[in-house]
Amino acid sequence: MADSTPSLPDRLIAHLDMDAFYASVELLRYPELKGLPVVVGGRRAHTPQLRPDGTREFHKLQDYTGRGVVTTSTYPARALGVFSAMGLMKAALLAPQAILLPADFDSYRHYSRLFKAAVREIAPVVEDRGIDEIYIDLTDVPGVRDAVGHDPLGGVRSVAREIKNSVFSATGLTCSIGVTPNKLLSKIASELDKPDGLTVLTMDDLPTRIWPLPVRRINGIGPKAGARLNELGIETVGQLAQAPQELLSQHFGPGYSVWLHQAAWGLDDRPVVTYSEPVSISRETTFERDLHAKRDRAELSAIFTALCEQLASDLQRKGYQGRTIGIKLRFEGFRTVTRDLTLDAPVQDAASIRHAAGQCLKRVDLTQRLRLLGVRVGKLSRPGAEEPGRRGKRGAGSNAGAPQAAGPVPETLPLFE
DNA sequence: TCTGGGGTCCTAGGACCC
DNA sequence: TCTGGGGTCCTAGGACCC
Repeated sequence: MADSTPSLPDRLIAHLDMDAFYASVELLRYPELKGLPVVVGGRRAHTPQLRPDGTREFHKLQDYTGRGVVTTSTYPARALGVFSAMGLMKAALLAPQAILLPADFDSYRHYSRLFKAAVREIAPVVEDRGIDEIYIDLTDVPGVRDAVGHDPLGGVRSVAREIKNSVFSATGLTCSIGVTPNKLLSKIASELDKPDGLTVLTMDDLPTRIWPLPVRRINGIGPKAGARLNELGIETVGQLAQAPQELLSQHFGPGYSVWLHQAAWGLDDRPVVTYSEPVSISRETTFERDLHAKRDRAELSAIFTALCEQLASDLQRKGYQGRTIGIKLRFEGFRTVTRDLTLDAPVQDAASIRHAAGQCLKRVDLTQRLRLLGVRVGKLSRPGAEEPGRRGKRGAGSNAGAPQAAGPVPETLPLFE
């Protein structure tokens, strides 16, 4: 039947996004909050208390003080203007009566494993994009190419629905799925019908479904690029698609401008990648109040050591060692500075990390007060495995730990080492 | 009412090697 | 003594994402 129906694209890629994931997991635990504005975020101490009569007392957003941000909000909270990454103090002005819950990452990781396992039962080619999102390559899943009645995409819809049902059975949580010929479009499509949505698009839908959207909906166009495009009078994806390549390359790099144009035309070749090795592992913390290197020396020093210890334990638990040690400092006023140091041999223990990070610290002017301190390990390898591509032997053993190919080492400044 | 914590990738200049 | 070009590594910063 139906020889006039358009043929299916070469690839069928799904993007699956869990709906308000952290908040939805909390609603499983506290079903009495269903339908209310709920915000997940902040730092501890907001755990609901059990009253003698068995009901729970929840904390209100208006009672929060501190530097936390919104991690997730329920849809009723979003209706009040409260979104992810917003400062909690600001959110409290918009939705003072909203319930505030602390984040419980162990629980979210548990539900994350459950929903991903449920998907892999049906479609094994899955790319992890964090705790609540995945891409799925449906191209070779049995049944996707079967038309249903006169609908050539009927098989796709039916497999996608099966995945949604399976995720719900495994977790009690809903998700939204977009299916298109590539990851770029699927990421956009999964947002078009949230929550509990299912959107299947082909290239024919580009002008009607994608082009009217604001450029910021493209994954890879962030606040900066979005604002600069708007300044050029380019508001929608369609306008971006029609923009002269020359104009784009004048304002953006040659690489980025080509990518922008391709993205606006819905073109994306990236494969679904089922496994990747980590590039770096880090730990950082924002202080409740800004700390000064000299006046708060003891406190900073203790935090610095603790970060290195946590990082070393992360490395050891995950089975990695690293050759580049870096620090990140954020000053009052939000200026951020990084320094790093590549060692001759990889390390894994807290003392070595602490020592190298201390060397990095000496290269920073610490007159301003600090709001954040972080430690990072990069150039990761697995202990025992052959060291990955490092030619030559720059720096003899005696030189171990010294900055390489660097300019003059700045003078030593007041430290909290 | 100022803005968390964990990441990836890109760019760009200088060092260094052949 | 001067002239190079190609390639890789290191470092710092920044954009972006979840």
